[in-house]
Amino acid sequence: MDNQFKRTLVTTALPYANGPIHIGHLAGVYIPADIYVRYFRSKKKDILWVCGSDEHGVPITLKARKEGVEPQVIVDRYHEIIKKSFAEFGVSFDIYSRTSNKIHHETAAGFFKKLHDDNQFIEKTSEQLYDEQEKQFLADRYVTGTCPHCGYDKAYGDQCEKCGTSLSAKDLINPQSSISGNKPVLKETKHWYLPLDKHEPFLRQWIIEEHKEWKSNVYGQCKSWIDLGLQARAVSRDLNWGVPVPVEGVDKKVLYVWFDAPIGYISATKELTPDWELYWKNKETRLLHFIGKDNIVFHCIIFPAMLKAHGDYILPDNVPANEFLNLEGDKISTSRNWAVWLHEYLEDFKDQQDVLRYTLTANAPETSDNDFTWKNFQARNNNELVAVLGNFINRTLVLSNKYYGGKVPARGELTEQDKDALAGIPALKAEIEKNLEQFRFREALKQVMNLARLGNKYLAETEPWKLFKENPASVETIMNINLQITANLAILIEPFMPFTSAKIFDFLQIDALTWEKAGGDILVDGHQIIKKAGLLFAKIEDEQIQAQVDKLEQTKIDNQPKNVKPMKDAISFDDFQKMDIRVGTILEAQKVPKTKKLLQIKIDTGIDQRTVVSGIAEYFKPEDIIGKQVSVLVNLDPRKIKGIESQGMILMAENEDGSLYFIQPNDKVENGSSVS
RNA sequence: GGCGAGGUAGCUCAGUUGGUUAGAGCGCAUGAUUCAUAAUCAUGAGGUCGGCAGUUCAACCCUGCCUCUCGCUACCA
Repeated sequence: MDNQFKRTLVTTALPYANGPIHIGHLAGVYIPADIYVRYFRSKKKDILWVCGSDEHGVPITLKARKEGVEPQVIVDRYHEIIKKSFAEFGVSFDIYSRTSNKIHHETAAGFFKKLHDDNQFIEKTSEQLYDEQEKQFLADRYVTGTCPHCGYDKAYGDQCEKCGTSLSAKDLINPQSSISGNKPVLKETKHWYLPLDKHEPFLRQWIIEEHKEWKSNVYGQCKSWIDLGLQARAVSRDLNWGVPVPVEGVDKKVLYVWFDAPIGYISATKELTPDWELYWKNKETRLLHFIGKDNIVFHCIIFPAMLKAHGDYILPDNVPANEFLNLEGDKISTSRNWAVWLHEYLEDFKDQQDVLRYTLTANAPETSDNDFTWKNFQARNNNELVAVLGNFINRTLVLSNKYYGGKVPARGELTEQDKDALAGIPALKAEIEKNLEQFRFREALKQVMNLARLGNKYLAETEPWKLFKENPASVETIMNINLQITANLAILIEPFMPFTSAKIFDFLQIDALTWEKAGGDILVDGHQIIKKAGLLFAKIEDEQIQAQVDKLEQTKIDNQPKNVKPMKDAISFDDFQKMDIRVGTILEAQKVPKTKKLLQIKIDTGIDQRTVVSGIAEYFKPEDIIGKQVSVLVNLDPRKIKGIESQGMILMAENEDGSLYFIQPNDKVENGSSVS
């Protein structure tokens, strides 16, 4: 697998510097990468791991504006918080850089310039919203307005958070500048685009044909994107925060954040080592991107296309992307504060980084979305870490001290049981290696625990506490073997639980050892281990777990009122009077073919019989609504939907969860009765 | 609607170029044990491998249809 490569370069998604880090980040990206990198380091392989904060983009500038500070203040703050969290959890980057660095600006600008000079971009002029008072274009989230799809009136220029649709700012109804509050005007602006469609044949060959070994979720997602047809993507924005576009005479334009962020991997490597080119431009380097599934398109399609277009760079050999981690059944969300934040975790579970590392690895969303629950966290700690691993090591140390004053006894003649136990060590080591190299961290961790299980079983079978009186010589052999298992555990556990590994080495009073030493004997006869060892793991009580669950419950309660939409702007009575709402009866209803939500409905409005297209098919079957009386806005401009003219709108009440209910009279009334 | 990923024991997940009794960890039950943080060890119960058809001597694994979950995409009051 790694034979053809002489060195490895690992990158992990750059965290966006507008908030702290939570368990989802850790489980999906940074823990797997950390395990992988630590393993290779322990094997003395040439490996580098680069990462850093992603500090550009519109959301950061908006946050800065809201707080009345410069964007740099925001990114400085979160860069420090994020960096500290990673350090506290033993996430062992070789460098954790940031994209607001000078070196990154130079690198990204240079990259852009090369593509620009080589005519790898197309230039397009388009109309964009412009704030005349502030004299600037309004990129993405600088505009809010009503979503043309769902009618949500706080939709952003790039996306509606209500219905999740990607938008173009121009499509918003009643757009509003989020800087001045003014109504923006359309104005022409020029931007550069990366023509992904041109790279499609290459991408198809490279991924679909040459990388069938990628994880099925990654491979499938790429195939889906390529088959859907790739389109040119803008690489610049009208903004004054970011890497300025390095083209003569261009002002107030920066590189679009998705374009500059992955180049951050390159700049971080440059900052780390003068040999950076060896890691980026040499075919004998293996490039790996650890990411979450939301980043697949960038790392498998867009960034490779950029690298290919540039020409000097190697492409990723693999992109081990994980799925998402949910929390107690709900999606993790920064804005809803539905998360376990790393810095908060350490307040409640001081010095227990490895418990979280263990739980997140054992529960990692490797093949599908997975759920983190506090109950599971407690069970993993109490039933596995305390009962299996901690217990085995404690028994071994206690017995060794009791019988031999902590001196490693020599082995005598071996029984079959002894030989089996010893043979288990290299066998499990091989299993662990096999799984690690295939990015199967969950399984690898299980095999590590199996070594502790093997130790517990060996102890139960040999019963040294009974043998000590009748056959003390054989007990020396048994305890020697148990101590060797313990020392092996310290090595093999290091990539997963570095803090625990260090503690075991300390218990054994030896310096930390590397991977090659594992598999056989480590401790020499007569070596003195620690006399009074502490415990590796503490039991977690129900009260502690309940406290965490309560905290989340409180978050849920806090979130409640926010879900009720704020009142819209006041209108005049005349405005209201303009609406003509009538009660009508549904005569016919049928599903609009090839849609999921649309029903074509014929209504007797009293005035006439007319057709209305309504997006309610997910909640109502056509046959169930025939004969129902509903309220209809009858003087709405007709609109063609899927080729059918919709003449009006059925009024619906919508719950928080999106479920729909008719607004109807509580008794039968005449069709055509007006509603006011 | 299209595309992608997934649906295997109570829970979290393995599995197979298709081949005798489908696996692990946790949980549960029973027994053993006391060196150990009531931890450990053994044994066992528990699955029509999402559903229905088909291909085959033989399917959890292949094919088709359907269904549920997640994501992307289209459409949308």
